[in-house]
Amino acid sequence: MGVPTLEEVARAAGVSRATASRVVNGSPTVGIDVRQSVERAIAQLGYVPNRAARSLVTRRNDSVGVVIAEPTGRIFGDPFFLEVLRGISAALGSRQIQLVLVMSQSLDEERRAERYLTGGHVDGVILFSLHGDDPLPAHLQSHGIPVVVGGEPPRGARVSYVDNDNHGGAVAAVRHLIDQGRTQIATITGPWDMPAGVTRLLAYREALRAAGVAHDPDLEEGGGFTREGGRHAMEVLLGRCPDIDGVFAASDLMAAGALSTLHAAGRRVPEDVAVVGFDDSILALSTQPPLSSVRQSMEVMGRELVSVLLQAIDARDPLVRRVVLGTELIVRQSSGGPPTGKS
Amino acid sequence: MGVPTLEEVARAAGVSRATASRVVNGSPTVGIDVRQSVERAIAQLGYVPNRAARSLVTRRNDSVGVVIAEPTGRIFGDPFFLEVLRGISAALGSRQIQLVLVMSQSLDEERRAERYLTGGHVDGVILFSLHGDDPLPAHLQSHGIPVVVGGEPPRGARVSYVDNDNHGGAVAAVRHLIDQGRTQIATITGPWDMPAGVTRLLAYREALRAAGVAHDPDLEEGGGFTREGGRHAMEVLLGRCPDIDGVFAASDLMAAGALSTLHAAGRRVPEDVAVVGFDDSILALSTQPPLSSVRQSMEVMGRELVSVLLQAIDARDPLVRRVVLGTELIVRQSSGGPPTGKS
DNA sequence: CGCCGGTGTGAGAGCGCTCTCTTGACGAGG
DNA sequence: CCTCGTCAAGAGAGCGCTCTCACACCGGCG
Repeated sequence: MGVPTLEEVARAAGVSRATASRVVNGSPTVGIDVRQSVERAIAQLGYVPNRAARSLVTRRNDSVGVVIAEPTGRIFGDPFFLEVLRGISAALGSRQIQLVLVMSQSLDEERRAERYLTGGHVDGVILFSLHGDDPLPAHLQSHGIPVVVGGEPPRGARVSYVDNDNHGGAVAAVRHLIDQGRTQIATITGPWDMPAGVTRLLAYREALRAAGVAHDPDLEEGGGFTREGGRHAMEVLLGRCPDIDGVFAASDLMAAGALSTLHAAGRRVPEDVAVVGFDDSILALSTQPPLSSVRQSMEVMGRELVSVLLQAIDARDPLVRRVVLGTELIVRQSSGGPPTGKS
Repeated sequence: MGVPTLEEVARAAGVSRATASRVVNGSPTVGIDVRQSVERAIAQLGYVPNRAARSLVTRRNDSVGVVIAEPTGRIFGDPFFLEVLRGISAALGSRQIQLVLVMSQSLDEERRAERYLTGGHVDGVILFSLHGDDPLPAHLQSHGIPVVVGGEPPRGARVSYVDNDNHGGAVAAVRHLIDQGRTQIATITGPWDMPAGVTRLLAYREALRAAGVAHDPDLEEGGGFTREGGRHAMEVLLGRCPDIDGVFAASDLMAAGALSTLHAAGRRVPEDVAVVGFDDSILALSTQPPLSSVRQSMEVMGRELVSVLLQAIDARDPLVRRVVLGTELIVRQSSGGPPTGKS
């Protein structure tokens, strides 16, 4: 009848509730025989601790919030995010911590989410997809809630984060284009208020400079991290510099857009123009030709995010922790890789 | 100092804790002036009810579990799922119910998930991506936990579900191919243990029969809902029936695979072979040419799932509820739509 | 033989909330 | 004037758990 309580377990094992609790929580000061009889009672009754009662007294929730504040919808078009969630889920699950997903799309929802998060219902928060000067991390921190950001945090924010090596990945991509003998290398950039986009652009410039190529603003155009933006940026670039022979797009989605423009303009890829994207998302395999791209392991990112967050929670310190994950350039046909680029 | 409690609110407002509780929960038996002074105290102190304490006594959790049991990874390659989550999140958020995400990929994780869910930590469960004879829904129900399945449930299971009109969508797709004058229409099917795949296949057959076309098993090949499977299935089909001029793939991912085979085989799409997919996922726009597909609003599905689940929770009955959502055929270039298929 | 520290177990308070039961106030009816 | 019904507000128990403190027991030492 109903869910068994600790009390019932204790009675069945012939001990006090306190001792039963000790067994459940793995206290070392319990006699071996007593422990066993309690464990037997637990198994027999199918006892599961009541989280609510527990967190009422421990003031811990054993749950962390994962926030996707994305009114613009970028992240939704991008399957990479599910992988991060998977990594987070796996890491939390093995620690018996639950994952509370919070997606806010309107200002109204964001307000509600914030009230929820600051209401002490989670032990920590993982934040995604922050734009420019989002005050959310600072706000949560001021309430004493541990926070870690996935991706580069807003500039100047004193907050822990786990990020992919956007810089290294972008440099590798551009250097690869240079190595292919391309000399007119353009870039399609992300929005200016997203740190990842800015970092990739700066890395593009740096890689060119390192190769002794002069910086040409005409070779840079924004694509807003959308397919349509990539398509349009490529048109603009082609109009300004018809002899472009290499393109580094700061996301696969934009690269896919660029590809369709190039196709429409009669440019062959990679013969006339080599293209490299970023993210190595599922898209990279379905473009024609398959897209070279910078791969980042999103599942690893998820695990790292959890690891950093739990450190912060356990340590109870306001330390800022940073983790940068390596990236890898995957060369496919769009930049001269072998014709059959199977997964 | 710390999070304010109801007690403190009551003291600040000069009332008893019971009355403060009444105000918080919107009881009508509170005088207007008392109510206002309590509300003022709440606002001033920034009071947020403690969920743990509340659910300890109400025996409600105000949270529902969303389970993705997907060892095979199909769902992860598919961005459609984030949209469903968005719909679920929005619907739950407006009701102050939290979304606990449970992703189990190994048997071990699944066991843990099941223990968690049956431990009374959630008021209800939304299940996804079930295979053939998954016992999870029945098992949860036997513990008295309301369950609703996203997509078609295992055959024979007595469980509520919300599904897209796979049948209607597939029929529309095949009929469209017929209307285009195609006579050798093949299909690439999903796995046999996934109801959605089976339904789409049956609908394909029915649509052909309705058009007076004889059923030819040589025109059917499984693609396992993966890109590689689609690629391979198309090779097999082409080997068996070289004069295929239409293909209905039961998912966009498989359609994308089929497209690359057709491309490699020198078939023009749509001139030689018209192709239609299913899901209208983000992929459909990035293939060359853009893919005709059957659209289903995943966000609506999410909202409906929540609506059905909350009904079941509130009603406390074991009624089986079914909702089928309409689909829409989106015609793009791959089956003869206009050349520039913008979003 | 008494005292000590260590070790295993029990008793009981209390976390913040809801909800039933009781009390108090007030106006209407006898 | 007293009684009764009605309605707003308070008192208090108790949800299932953790954790501090008290206690009993035991071996070793002076």
